[in-house]
Amino acid sequence: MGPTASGKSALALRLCADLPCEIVSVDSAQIYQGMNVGTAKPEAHVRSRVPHHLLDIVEPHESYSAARFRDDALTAMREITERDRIPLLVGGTMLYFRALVDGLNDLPEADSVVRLMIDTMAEQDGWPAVHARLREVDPETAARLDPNDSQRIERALEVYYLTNKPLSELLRKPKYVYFPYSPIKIALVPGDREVLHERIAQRFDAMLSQGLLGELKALREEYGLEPGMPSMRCVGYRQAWEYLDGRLDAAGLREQGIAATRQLAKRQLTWLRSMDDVTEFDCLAEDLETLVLEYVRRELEAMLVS
RNA sequence: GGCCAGGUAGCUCAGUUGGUAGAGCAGAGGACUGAAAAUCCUUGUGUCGGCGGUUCAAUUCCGUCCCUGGCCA
Repeated sequence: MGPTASGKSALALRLCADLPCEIVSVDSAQIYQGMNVGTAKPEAHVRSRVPHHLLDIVEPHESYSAARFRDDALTAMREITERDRIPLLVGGTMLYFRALVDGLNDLPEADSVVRLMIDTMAEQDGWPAVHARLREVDPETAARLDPNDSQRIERALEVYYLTNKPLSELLRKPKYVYFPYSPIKIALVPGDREVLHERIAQRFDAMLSQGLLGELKALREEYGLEPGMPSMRCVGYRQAWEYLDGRLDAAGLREQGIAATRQLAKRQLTWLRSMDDVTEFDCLAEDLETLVLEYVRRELEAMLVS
């Protein structure tokens, strides 16, 4: 695990060179077909050398979820272990890691018709009004949500409409967590945040010169994409969209793109701080690869002994 | 050298008909159960370019100097 631009992919490939691993991507943006440049997706020649799972599994006009990730990841991990290999989970989507390891409560999946209804309500009366409606049916959830937290208000109300039960009640039921593995949890964190910021800026410039705009343009022509779709809210693509629509100039695109990536890294670091049993490594360390490799070897040996 | 427009928070700029100032972005902290690269919350004292003058009071008016940009020589 680690924030964007911390060097996860490179480290993963290094581990694969020495250990019998296959990579399972834990990344909510790399799941999209055709979104390669802006998501820093591993290139084809790398993927032909080392097996990667859960890349390119949905089209850009579709949506995905933490729950689907959990199912897909468990399937991939089972197949990998059946081949007597080790699943190496690599990514920066911390909610996916958590959903996988800690499980999710039994809740209905998203329903586009119900969401359309709630969106219409919000458009007419505003999210605070929808929040007030939620308070009538699920005061407990409403109390912990801000009246402007559109996404969570929508989800909570959706769950109520689909089950006729408040989300808060459903979350109180015990989860049945299936996760038959003993994970070795490693986080890459920057010792100096400034250096990470610098790397992020360089990486965004590289994406622009590698043709992020052209990629998005082609995707817009191929699929009927809308700016509100989850794929088009991804960092970089959102700003590139605004540039193509003329609402940002070149300097603005760069500035906003870098800013959004930094914010992302910051949120990822917040998550990492709150996770249990994680061994942290400074992603800027010179001998990072050696340190991690040694650590993983030791942990694996300990597991074999026990 | 002359004329004009500016010099206000790390950046881009508002504003004060004279009572020492506020947005966006950046930065920092936090929340998070089927959209999570999402969604949302909290957080702004800075010689208001320098020095004089007028005034009870100047960042605001006046003078002057410095700096930046544009136009004219």
